Amino acid sequence: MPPKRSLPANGGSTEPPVNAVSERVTIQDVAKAAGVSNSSVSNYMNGRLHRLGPETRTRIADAISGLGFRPNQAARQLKTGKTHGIALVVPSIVNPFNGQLVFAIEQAAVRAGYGVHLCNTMRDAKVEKGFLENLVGIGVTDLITIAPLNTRRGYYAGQNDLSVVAIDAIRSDLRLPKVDTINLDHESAIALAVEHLFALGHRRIAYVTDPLITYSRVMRLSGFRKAMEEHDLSADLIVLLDEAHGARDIADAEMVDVGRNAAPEVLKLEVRPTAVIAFNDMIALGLMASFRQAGMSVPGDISIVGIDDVWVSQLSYPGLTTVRQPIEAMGAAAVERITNPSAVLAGAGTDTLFLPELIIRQSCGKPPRPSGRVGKPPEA
Amino acid sequence: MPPKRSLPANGGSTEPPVNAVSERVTIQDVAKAAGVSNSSVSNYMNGRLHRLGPETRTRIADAISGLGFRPNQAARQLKTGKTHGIALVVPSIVNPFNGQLVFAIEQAAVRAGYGVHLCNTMRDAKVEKGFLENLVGIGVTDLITIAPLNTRRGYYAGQNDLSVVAIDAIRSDLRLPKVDTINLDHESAIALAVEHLFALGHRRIAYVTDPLITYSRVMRLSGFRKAMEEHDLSADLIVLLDEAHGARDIADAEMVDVGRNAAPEVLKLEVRPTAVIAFNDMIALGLMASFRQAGMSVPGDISIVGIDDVWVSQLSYPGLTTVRQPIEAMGAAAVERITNPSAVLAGAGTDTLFLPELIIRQSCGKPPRPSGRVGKPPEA
DNA sequence: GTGAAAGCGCTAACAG
DNA sequence: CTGTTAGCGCTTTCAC
Repeated sequence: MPPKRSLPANGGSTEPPVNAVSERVTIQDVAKAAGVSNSSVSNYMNGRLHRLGPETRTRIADAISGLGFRPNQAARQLKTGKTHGIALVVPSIVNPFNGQLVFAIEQAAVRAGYGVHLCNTMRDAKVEKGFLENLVGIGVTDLITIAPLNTRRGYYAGQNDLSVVAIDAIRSDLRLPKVDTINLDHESAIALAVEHLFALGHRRIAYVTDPLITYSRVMRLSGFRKAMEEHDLSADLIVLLDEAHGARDIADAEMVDVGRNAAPEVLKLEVRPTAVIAFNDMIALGLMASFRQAGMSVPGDISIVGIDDVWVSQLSYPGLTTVRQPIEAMGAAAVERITNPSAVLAGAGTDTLFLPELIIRQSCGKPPRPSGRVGKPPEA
Repeated sequence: MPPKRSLPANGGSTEPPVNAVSERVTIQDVAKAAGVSNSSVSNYMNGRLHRLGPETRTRIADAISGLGFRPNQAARQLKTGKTHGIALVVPSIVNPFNGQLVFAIEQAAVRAGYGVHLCNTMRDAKVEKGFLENLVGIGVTDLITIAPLNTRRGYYAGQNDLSVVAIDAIRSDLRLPKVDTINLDHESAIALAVEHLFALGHRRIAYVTDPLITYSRVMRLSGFRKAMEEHDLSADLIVLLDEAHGARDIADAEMVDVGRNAAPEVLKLEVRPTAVIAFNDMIALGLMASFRQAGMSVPGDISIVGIDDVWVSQLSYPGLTTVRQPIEAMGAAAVERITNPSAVLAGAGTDTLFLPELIIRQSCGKPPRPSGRVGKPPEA
């Protein structure tokens, strides 16, 4: 059997922490080096400093940094049953909204000492379910999910002892004992867009949306109806893309194509709208490119407003007027629900609603004069 | 104390795997249920099926699915020292190239039975170092890094028993025993762009790049010089953005701004270029928006070509001509290096170079007539 | 204030 | 072909 190096058998040379071939340094090595027991080292590692003499404390600290000790998380997890990992289940990070959100979440998580397990579901319920089942094996008990699909289907249900924070979902949909939700006030977001357009003089406003498979999609549509009604306008100009148009294959990136394909549908509407609100920025940008390719001027002939204010919306010309979601705050809030669970509402769960903000750029103007088909020149 | 249910104490009803409160089912439970020993179950789980009688096999299979057994990864990892996790260290997934790459990697990893730990470094060497140090604690030994920073600085060095696949880096820069690299043939990529422009009649071609802090940035610039030289053209028209212009704060999303800010610099060049090649699509798109805002026509007054062909480049108008990186293949290759390490080159490491492809859209045309300042109308 | 000892759930020898 | 057994590195009572 290989040498066990229980004693300093090598010729008494001056090389204590042998920096060469990395042999895993354990809590025992530290204890030995510091001349204390492993439980003291453990206490030190876990911040139970009040149980250690000041002398002991420094000895341990020195030993740890001297040996470069890194506690084995697997062992710790096996013992405690707790992880410092958050699973992040998201349709696809290629979608810029999700990308920014995941980024924000990861940053907040790291700040709180957590790591992040990324899972792109592709909006495929089976894939999503597969992740959920793996999670318990990995030992993850905290989960942040964006626009979850396996809600009513009940895949989440049964995953008890899993505490989830759901962004873009309703609490009751996930049949779980411990659920918090984070959402934008979608109806207000749409209302902001409608009001802006109304103030500019628009009366024929269309709404373009993806299939209603997520909470936000449902709420924004209903928000559109309500907001239009409040202004005594007809909410008939709705383009609801079907599954075939849907963005499921290439990780949501083709939502742009969705917008592109929607443009003709908008122009085919029985009443020609003077403005269109898109479910999100990507669709808005796709619409814009398509309209301009067709020789129309934005906002001369038609105004466009998006929702999300993802970074991409800054690179269009004209700049896209949109309604901002406070992505960073939402990400931070999600992590906070996990790292700092509400003691009061323990078990009950919370719902957090974030307020949208209108970002005015150049894609909206007054409606074209009612008669001709060409309005004023696009320049502001 | 709560009932331990060691015996079916409830009135003998027909509910064997008690689906209620999840008490962790272990390998022992399975063994007991199947009437075999735990090592047999272990063998089953690890695919050593040839050591099991066909009868035993099915009994175990039934028990596993019946009880819903999920092996505890922490325990397994503690024992074997191996994880099924890959750490993914990336500047920021908000950058669409990185986003698509991370997506591709995650998909490939999951397919191979691995999970992914996401780490956004923000191009901050300290953050990157912090991740590296955590990794050993987590037990991750496989690492995919994109455009690593801590190379010459030596942070990676010392992390022996860490096998890394580096995308956008050179092997010798990471002083590690086990490194594979995945790169685009950057010089060919630029050559493709230059040739395209040259064929259209351009002779005064500018190149806009971010600070040279990554391998790709260095190589593309040198590629530009070589390609121009090959066509007997001067490679003087170079706009090298300084750190101040650099994209470090907001997760690379502001690379668009970089492009925006670069536009005036391009126009200030002593010789006015008729075409500009950007280091990547984001900068190209920023340039385009800025030029058009200044009243210039693309490609009428100036042609633009990007590099990467990220999905974003599809939503500009005119469409951006660019040089595509085979992102999905690169991601798959990176994962493959880990899941399927070359037996032959064990220890040596490999370098894989991917070939670029020119994607022609609408942002390039013939150069404007040498005299006037306005070329032909922008419409194709 | 500190140490000894018993496992967490799994794998991998090694016996049978 | 199958069962027994000894830990992986850590945390955590519980004595001292």
